[in-house]
Amino acid sequence: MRVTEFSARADALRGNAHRAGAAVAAAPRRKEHIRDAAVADILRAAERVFARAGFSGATMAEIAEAANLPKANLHYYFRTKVALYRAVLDHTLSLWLAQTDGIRRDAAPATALAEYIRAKMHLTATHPDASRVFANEMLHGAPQIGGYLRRELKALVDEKSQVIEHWATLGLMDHVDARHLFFTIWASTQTYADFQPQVCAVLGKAKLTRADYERATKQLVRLILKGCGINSKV
Amino acid sequence: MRVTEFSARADALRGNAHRAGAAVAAAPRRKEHIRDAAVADILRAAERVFARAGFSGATMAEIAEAANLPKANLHYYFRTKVALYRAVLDHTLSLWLAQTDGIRRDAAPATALAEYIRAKMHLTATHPDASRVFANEMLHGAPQIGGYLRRELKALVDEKSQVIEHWATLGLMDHVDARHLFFTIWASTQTYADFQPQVCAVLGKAKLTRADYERATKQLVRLILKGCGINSKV
DNA sequence: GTCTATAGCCGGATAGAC
DNA sequence: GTCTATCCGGCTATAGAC
Repeated sequence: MRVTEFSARADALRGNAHRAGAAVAAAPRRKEHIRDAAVADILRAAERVFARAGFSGATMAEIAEAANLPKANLHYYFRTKVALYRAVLDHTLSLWLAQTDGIRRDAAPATALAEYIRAKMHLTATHPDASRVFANEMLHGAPQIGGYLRRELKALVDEKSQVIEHWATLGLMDHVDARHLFFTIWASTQTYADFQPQVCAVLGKAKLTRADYERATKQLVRLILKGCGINSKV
Repeated sequence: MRVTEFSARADALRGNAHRAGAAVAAAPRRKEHIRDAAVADILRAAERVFARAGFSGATMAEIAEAANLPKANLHYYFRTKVALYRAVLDHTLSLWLAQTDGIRRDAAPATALAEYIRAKMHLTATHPDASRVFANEMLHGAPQIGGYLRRELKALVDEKSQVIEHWATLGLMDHVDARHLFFTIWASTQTYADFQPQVCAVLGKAKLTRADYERATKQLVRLILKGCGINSKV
């Protein structure tokens, strides 16, 4: 994947490529709706295609077909394939972050961690393609989102790790390495989307049901809580 | 990735494409060595390139350069790009399997599971590119190795799951869902290769050291054993 | 068995009609 | 703002000299 040289400005990443010039004075509101709907359709289609084929394997023609639009329209809303890919990634990242709210010093470890795991698993079940696009980007060295990982994500994990260490100091749980704990939770939940063929094959099913996700969630919550020395019953 | 229509015969997958015709009677042994060395070089280079770029993103030219060979030689040893990719995958799969030997009814759960986790983590640390090629194949729906997953892998996991259930019946550990336990172990170890950029970013390091892997292994072993109710300290 | 040169195709991007 | 037709670069695969 040779997208490392990507350097377009941020506003080009959200489909505003041509808009800056087009929005002379007061544009009719109807046009805005058309644009928003088209952009939403394209992003949805792109997420699916990028998830299945990766960046290089996906073609603009495939995405256009999935979005029910002529290929040229994609290039109208997103100047390049890389810009479209970035927009899909940005959307995914926005989903990924706001899940850690429950991890606060004044919360109980058992409920906070259990809720976090449940939220992560739920996100995996409801947005498997987003998870796959993200995984693909990681696999190939995170050329697009390396900066985000080192800034926003690191800051967030640093903060939440302190909370977990605080809990351990209070004797509410074992002294674990909080960062590696996060790696385990992320990996164990996202694997149900990223490695779905393997999971399905081993379970002998064509696809995962709601019951499968519930079973996986329940077991993982129990494993993590008990493994961290958190007494959840009482 | 449009490799689903792949249907070459098995012997073409191992670089024997032209050999059947070339090996008229007794071929000189030196030639064999040249071939073996070239094939090994190509496979090594291909693994690296496929891991970094995925199937579609990788180019035969890149692989040729990495293997220090002209591009046409790749097509001599492996008729097509897909055949080369399959060969890399096959090599990876052979690494993946033989790690479960220690999980036997007569073994102690604590040592057997701990050793299994350590072995998996060691494989991740020493063959990160193999892990990434495998992950990439999973992400894209496992078009090449779906059959392997449903046959060999499922059979293996079914067998080992019975062992774990047997241990639980004996009261040596909790009753856990063995299949989901395997998913957690696989995901938690492979994430250090597949999601390495994320791990490095969060830890604030440029690359993972031996000490990082040891720390990760130690924590994961403790988490899993304790989480499964296995008393490892007598 | 090795390599250069090239055929042939495919995909991203765009020009320009409507 | 939408779409058809097309350009152009890059990639796989192979022909054919050595």
